[in-house]
Amino acid sequence: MRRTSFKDIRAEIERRISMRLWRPGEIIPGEEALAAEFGAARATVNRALQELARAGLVERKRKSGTRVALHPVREARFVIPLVRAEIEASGMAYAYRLISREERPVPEAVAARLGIAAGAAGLHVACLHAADGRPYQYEDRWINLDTVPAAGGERFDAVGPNEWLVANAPFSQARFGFAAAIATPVEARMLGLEPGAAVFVAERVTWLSGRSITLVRMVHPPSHTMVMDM
Amino acid sequence: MRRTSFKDIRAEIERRISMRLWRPGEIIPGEEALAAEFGAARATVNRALQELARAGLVERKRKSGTRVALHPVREARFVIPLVRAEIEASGMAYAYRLISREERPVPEAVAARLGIAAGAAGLHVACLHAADGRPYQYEDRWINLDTVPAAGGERFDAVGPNEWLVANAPFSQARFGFAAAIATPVEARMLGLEPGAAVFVAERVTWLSGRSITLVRMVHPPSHTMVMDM
DNA sequence: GAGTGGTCTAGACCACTCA
DNA sequence: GAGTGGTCTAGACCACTCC
Repeated sequence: MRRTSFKDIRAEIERRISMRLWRPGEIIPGEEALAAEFGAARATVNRALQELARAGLVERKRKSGTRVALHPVREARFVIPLVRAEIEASGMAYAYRLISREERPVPEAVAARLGIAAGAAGLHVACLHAADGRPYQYEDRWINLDTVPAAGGERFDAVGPNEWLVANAPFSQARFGFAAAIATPVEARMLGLEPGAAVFVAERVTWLSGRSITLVRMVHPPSHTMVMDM
Repeated sequence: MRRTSFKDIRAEIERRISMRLWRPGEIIPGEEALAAEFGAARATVNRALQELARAGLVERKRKSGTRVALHPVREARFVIPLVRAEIEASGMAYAYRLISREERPVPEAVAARLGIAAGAAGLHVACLHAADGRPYQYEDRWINLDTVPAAGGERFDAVGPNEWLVANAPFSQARFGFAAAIATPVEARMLGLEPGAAVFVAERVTWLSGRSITLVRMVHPPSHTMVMDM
């Protein structure tokens, strides 16, 4: 017979909570008691409980003990995808096409998002990512050349700006926005959609030490679903 | 002098990776070696490395060892909001309205998502959340009555199923999906939109100990943007 | 077969927090 | 002060994976 694993213990505690043997707000037995009950070391019980606490199912406090969470504050983690990796991970062939690349002053609206002065040196790149030959994402990006001057030397005709930035301009902060929108005429054409189609739009601004790096708008056909687990 | 903590070890390894002393793709020393270097037990080094692996900074494989991740998988965390809290946090008035509530067998498509047999006992609830009198979210939900029988006794006419479930049926796992879609006629009417409007759809399935709890489809008008920071 | 990470134990001491 | 969780150690065996 196998020794009791922390996973077994975690599962059993989950079960008791789900069966309401232990109700929200209620204190559950201490680590010592559980260890005795399960015939395991306290460290093993501790690991199970720590994972449940991280998941938000229980709340732990020294001296008070462990209680079933009343209002589980849940956090989900989601991985920031690299388009190419995302496509290849699902077994499809990735293709990249540069649509346009132009160095020009940053327009007002973009400057505001980047927190810089309108007219600052910017690089605008538009490109298309395809999966198995079908348009997957249309990318419209502004890069702040004051922060990332090296980008000015890149043509982005073979490698997309996303991949280049990942390798060359680490960021410390990011803000994402997700929304639904009606495709603009350009977006509809690029993605091969009817005019007026609904598209999934993800926007992201990234910074390094308070200086903005890039603003990107990623547009997906309506068939696209962004999935995250927790 | 304090003993070496797993946090110290984690921080030092992070430093070496960010300073590029250990480069992406490179194998780093094994747990045994690091334990010797830091003067700690192997279990302590193990915990530090496990956390770094969870954060996506390193990849671990038995026999092969631990290597610095090639494409550091960045993770964002976002808090799963309670609609009411989300609306009230932005200073608007929250209103809830129950649209329909019916106990009936779970249809095929929903059963598949919930991992149960079609025809199992289910509770279907539709409701509308408004902010300052304007439709904010239309919620269409199925609850698995085999897992949460107590929900059968709730009318959901004053408190929404979301809030009720949070307090009465904790979950351990969830899967989210976000997408853009064209509003169905019902959704358009409920949200006060023109037919054919683009809507932002969030879906969520939750489980506790492998048993599904609920499947919910949350539909927002196109003005809605979901924001997250990291 | 052998090397590396994964997990468990038994015991110990620490740190936080409540009373 | 005392109770409970947080962490560390030293040693052991297991499990996966590469050779």
